[in-house]
Order: sequence, then C-alpha cells, then structure tokens
Amino acid sequence: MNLTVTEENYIKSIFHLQQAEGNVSTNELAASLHTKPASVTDMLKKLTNKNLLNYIPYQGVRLTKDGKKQALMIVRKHRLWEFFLVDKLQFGWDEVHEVAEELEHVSSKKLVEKLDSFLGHPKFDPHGDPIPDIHGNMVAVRQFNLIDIKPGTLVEVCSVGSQSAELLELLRHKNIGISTEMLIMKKFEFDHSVEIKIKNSQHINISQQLAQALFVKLV
Amino acid sequence: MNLTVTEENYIKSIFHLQQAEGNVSTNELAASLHTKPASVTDMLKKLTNKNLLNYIPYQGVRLTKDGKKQALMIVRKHRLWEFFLVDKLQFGWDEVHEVAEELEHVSSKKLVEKLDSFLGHPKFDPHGDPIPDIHGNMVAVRQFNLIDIKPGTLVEVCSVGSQSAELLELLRHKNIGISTEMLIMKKFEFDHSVEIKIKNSQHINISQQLAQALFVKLV
DNA sequence: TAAATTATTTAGATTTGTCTAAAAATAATT
DNA sequence: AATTATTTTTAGACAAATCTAAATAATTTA
Repeated sequence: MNLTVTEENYIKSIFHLQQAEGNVSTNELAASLHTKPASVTDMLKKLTNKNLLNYIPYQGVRLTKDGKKQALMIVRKHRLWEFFLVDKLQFGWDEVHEVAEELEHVSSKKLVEKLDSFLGHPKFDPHGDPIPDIHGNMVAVRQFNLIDIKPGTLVEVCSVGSQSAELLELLRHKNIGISTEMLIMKKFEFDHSVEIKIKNSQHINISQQLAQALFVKLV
Repeated sequence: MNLTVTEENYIKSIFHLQQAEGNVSTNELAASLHTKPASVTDMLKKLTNKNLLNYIPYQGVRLTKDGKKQALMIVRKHRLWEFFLVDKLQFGWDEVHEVAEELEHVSSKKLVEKLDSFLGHPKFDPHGDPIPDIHGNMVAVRQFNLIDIKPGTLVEVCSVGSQSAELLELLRHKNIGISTEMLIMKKFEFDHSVEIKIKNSQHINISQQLAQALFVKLV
C-alpha cells in the first residue's frame, strides 16, 4: 500500500494522539495537523476505505492493525533520521525535528534498513524516544537523555545511544552500564558536562557528548 | 523562492536537456518527465511567471540565471546523496538513482552543507558526474570511474572520490595522484580488480574499492 | 427536558498538476 | 507554393487536498 505524504502525516498524528488518549477526535486532529475539521473528515473517510482506520461518524477514530503498522514504520524512519542528524551530521538535538519530518517520507525500505545498520541499530532517538524495530517493536518506558535531567534527581541507566566500540570503552572505564543508578549532582554551563554520583563511589564528571549518549529513567 | 517537488523536477529536466542541446522543446520535456505535452505547456507558463525560465510559445525554453542556480542546487543534492548511499550505506552505484530522486527534494540547506562536510566534500558522485559546490561551480570535463574503463585505454587521474586519510595513504603507497597517467591492462571478473600500468613503472593491481574511488579522463 | 453550546459533517468552491480532444502554429514534403 | 505531417497550445474536465459556510448531531447547561 502506497501512501501520499499527506496520508502519512494523518496516520502519524492519529498514532501519537491515540497513545495519549483513547479515540481521537476530529477537532484534535485538525489542531495537530494545522488544518480544518472539515478537511479532516474527508481524509478520515479516505483512510477508512484503505482499511487504515476504524472510523464511525461523530465517534472519533482509531488505527487498525494495518494503520498502526504503517504508523510505526513512519515513526521508525523519523527517529532513525533524527539519530543520524545528531550523531553523524552534528546537528543539535533541538533542531532535527523539522528536517526529519521531511526525511521520514522517503519511501525506500532498503534505505531504512541500511541506515539502521550504519547507525549501529540505535534503540533511542536524540530526545530519548524509543525507535521501533523493523517489526514495529519498541521499548515502552519513557526515557530521558541524561543531559536533560535536573540536579538532585536519581536515575537509572536504561540504554546507550549506540553500540560503537569507542562509547563502550568509555563506559567500561567509568564503570557505567545498563541499570547503573546515579544521582545527578550538578550541571556546568561552560561545557555542558554533568557531575554525577554512583552508589558507593566517588563523584565523577560526564562530558556533554557522553551525557547525550546515555538514556535513563526516573527511579 | 520555494518550489514544489514537481516544479523542481521540471527545472532539473530542463537543466539536463539544455546541456545536450540548445533550447528544450515541449515534446522532449514531456518524454523526459513521463507526462503529456499539454501538461508541460501549463507548467512552463507557471515557471516563467516565477522568472525561472525564458519561454516563447512554439520556440522551446531555456533556464534563466535564477533557474539555473536552482537546478544546480538540486543536482548538488542529488549527487551528494548518491555519494552518501554508496560510500556510507554500501548501496551499489547502480541502485542509488531512484532513492536520490526522493532525497534531493528535502529542503534544508543546513542539511546539505552538513552532509557535504560529513562526506569530505566529494567532487564526483559514484557515476563520475561532478558535484556542484555551494556556489554552483563544478568541474566541466566528463569523468569516468576507473572501474568502468575498458582494457587498452589510456587515462589520466582527475580526482579521487573523497579526502579520507585511509584513501590518501593507499594512493601515496601506490604512487598514484592527480594527473597520473595509466594504461588499463586487464580486468578480473572474480574480485573486480583492475591491472594497470603507470608510465616507467611495473604493472600493479587496483582493488574494486580503490577503482571505484578513482575518477579519470580519457587522454 | 428544552435550549444553548460545541463538535462534526455536508455541500460547494478553490488550487495544483494532470489529462483528452480540438485548434493553431510550425516544419516537412511533394 | 500548397498540402501534409508534426509540434505546440488552448479549452475544458478531473482527482487530491484543502477551504468556508451551512446543516446536523452530540453534549452541556439551565
């Protein structure tokens, strides 16, 4: 099934909205897509005919199994490209969203899988959101980038940004691994480094680069 | 000036066609874009209004200075993405065109420049076509990938695929540089390596990887 | 529960890029 | 030069995605 860019954007918005609430209303969708409710109604009918939505007039809408799969593949592409932009092209994590909105609509499946390999099969995008794998599976817990955590917070390492040898070497050296608990002590404006304390251990300093590669959950 | 994907494709086709001949005819364009002459006429008027074309009814069309600049930026993007796909994602050079046709329409200027840096400012795409720089300048001579040259041909090295340290080391070791003349002796099916002879020197063997990174002109 | 408000859908119009069929201009041929 | 053939343009229609305005359904409030 081949979707237009517009159809893909509808599917993606419905996916994100139905995560938060149950059924998605016409008005919500219109707001999220910066369009008018009347336009939404038209598109809902169209996507229903393509078996991507369950839509009952006046009752809101949910994705079908098929629709959800399509959505997950778009989200996968979006987040892989975001990772690429930050990790390889040195974009700031706060400036990649717009660009990824365009890249996510490039259709080649081979491209997505080769990109995934090239990036080292990352599990999280630069905002800490999980990247669905080729089957649409992804980690459920909301994760945060270490660099965004406020001092005084106790967190646990869930995942690292990639599997590169250089990153793993540094983590081993600092004795940091999956499920390591750490208390965020202080953040330094000058170099965006972070001082942390690991249980039964001394204070250590984490560089900006490393902090951006560490994903944690609140504990 | 913001162009739609369709408009960009028209501009790009006109650019390529007017390289070969002088004025570009409605029929040629229709054939090249897989559309009908009547549709072309409509679009020519539209692009003329945007000052991208000089169009006189029944006389064919040429790009204005502005139109040419737009075309060069699209070609730049197309060829940079092709280079990326082959060099970083391990696509075959014969399967990248379709994908690049989509990627070339991603609009972020910052993306293009960061990609160019990431790739090491390559001068030629995987087919040997020159990549315009940010000002639209590019090498004029048609160049070929060493791997595509027939045995018995005398060629001269014009450029190398990238500026990576590893590549430069190997070239130094083999005594190959810009303007080195070499005679193509034999090509081996098994590993796609190429045997060459450099003037006043012995026969040496060039691996497939290296051959793909060498761009030559006929001499 | 009846009226008022809000949400959603329908009806009809618009824009973009395309098409077919017919007319007009240009080029080729006899 | 006159006719024929080709190329190009015009005219009118269509599909996709959108809009505004009006109608209808659902919900809230008095």
